[in-house]
Amino acid sequence: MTHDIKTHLADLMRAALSSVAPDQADTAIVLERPKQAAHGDFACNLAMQLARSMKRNPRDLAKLLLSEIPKSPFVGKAEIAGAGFINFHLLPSAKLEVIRSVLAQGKSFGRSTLGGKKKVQIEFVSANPTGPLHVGHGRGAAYGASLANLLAYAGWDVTREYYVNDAGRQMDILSVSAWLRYLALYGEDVLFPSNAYQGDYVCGMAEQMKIAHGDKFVRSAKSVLQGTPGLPENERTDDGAKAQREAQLDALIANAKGLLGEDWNYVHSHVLNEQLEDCRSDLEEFGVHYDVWFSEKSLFDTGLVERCIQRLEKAGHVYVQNGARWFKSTAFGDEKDRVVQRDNGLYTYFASDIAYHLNKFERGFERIINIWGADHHGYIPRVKGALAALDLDPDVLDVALVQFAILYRNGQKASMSTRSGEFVTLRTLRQDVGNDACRFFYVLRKSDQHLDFDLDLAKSQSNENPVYYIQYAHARVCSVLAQWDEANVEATLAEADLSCLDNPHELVLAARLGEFPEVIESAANELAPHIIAFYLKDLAAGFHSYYNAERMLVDDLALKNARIALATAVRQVIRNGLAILGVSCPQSM
RNA sequence: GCGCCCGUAGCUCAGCUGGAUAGAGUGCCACCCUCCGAAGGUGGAAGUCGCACGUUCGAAUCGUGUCGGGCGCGCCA
Repeated sequence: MTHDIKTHLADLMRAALSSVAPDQADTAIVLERPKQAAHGDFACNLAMQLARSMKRNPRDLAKLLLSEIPKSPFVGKAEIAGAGFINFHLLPSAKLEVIRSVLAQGKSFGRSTLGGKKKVQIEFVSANPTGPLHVGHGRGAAYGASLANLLAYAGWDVTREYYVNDAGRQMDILSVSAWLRYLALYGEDVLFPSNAYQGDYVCGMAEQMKIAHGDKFVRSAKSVLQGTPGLPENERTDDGAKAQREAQLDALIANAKGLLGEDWNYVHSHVLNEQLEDCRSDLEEFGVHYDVWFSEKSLFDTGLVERCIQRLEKAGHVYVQNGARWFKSTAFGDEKDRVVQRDNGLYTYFASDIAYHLNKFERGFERIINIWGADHHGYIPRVKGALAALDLDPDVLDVALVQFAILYRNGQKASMSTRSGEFVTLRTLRQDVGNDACRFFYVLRKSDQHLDFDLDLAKSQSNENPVYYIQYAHARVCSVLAQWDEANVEATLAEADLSCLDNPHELVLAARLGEFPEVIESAANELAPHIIAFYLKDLAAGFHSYYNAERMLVDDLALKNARIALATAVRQVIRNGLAILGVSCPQSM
């Protein structure tokens, strides 16, 4: 019940408030944990808040409030300090009781009903399946997975979803890239465009096609190049050259479709499946699991994109200009109107994205969280605008932006472009650094903060990663328990006489355990799993400090059992916290 | 040019719905294993919270301006 100490104190303050200032009874009661031990366990600034509206001296008000605070079995003393704070000092027994709660509730300790079982969808990563995931995707994956675990722990009904961009031009480019590599295996060499996908994995897929189907897809290089504009000189970077390269790529795609006919669909789905499977297994190994893999193409197949645009059109939010259809997003706060259907009849990515969000609403999610790279922030107003235009509540949608992880190698910024093929994959990173360190490192800073990811440092100093500090605390408790000569562990701990625990280390540690449920709730409210990471570091620090100061396996039986109960509670909370972050808890290391 | 994010210890970062003497890790200095795991602990040095105004009992936190860094402003995805 220690978890409720805070609400208990709030009730006390509320009672005092209604007696001192009945007309201010709706003032919010704020209780915070003071930084300094001398200021007690909780501090309330109510007197200072009231001072403003009542135009009275805060210390006088504090005195009045203090005299009206009802007696409590948990409070040792309450006193006025500073400019008018009311500081509560809890009785040791009230602080220690949390140990019993932790042991009794086990892996449920810290769970919250904050979310009210409401349906929330979290969509994250959603990288184009055009190549391996890189370290930037890894951050979105670690953040999204931790956030999903966190919200589930805080009482939400969470659906984890990956939006598969299987309908666009990028997939066509990847397909034609693989096909050109395949042709090269048969001596039908076509100059490989620099804006096609360069990575080795593309050659790998070409070889797979050769192994599985032999020369079935071979066409002459001459026919492939038929009618294409050709490539400009490599050195040229002017707009004309760029446009020509894009045109060349499109012409190659068009030729490929014509020459291959039905076989084009095979190539296309082959490369899609290969990349998607690679991506899925990569994420699975990283401890990132999805409930739904949602196909963009399905939005077209079911006609939802079309219906969606028609619905906007009927509502008068779409107009035609220069042969294209525009959504009037400026009417909903966007900087400019956006094209939803090009003059060539093709829908834009934005169009299918509107349909996707409509679909999310139709599936009954009460809250929708999109995790996007920070470079997409300009995209938020148009999506929210589209929702408003469809008579949906834009506030149901939260977009959490994740800044890129900037990778440094040999002190230099490493490129992360997928097309150029010069990127460090998430797989490589995981193999070098380890999944645990990776997951923890990624969420150790606020998601909207740039992350300097120094590969060399992460590799060479992985032992200094804070994740080991926390895991070490866990392993230490395991070690003590292994050496504890006790047959009936659970019962003995449950019956431990906690009043034996009276030194400052023990009270501080117990108080910290009591904060865990609050930490969960504030992290969930702020969509900020890094708060849990920082909390766990503090908890581990408190334990290490205690461990160095006091022995657990002492002769005094009652004291021994009480200390082990505390240590076991610490271990439990570390487990609960690390589970949310997707980090393992080894018994020994 | 317009919009969004960020400037806190040598370095990497917490703290930001206003609260008391601004924190942690790392690096540096000095200590602690006859004792449950030293991947640990204890102590020390280290700060104009980018800068300037403003709001008020009180500002790292809120507002305006300014300087510096990042990103975005496609009939791309």
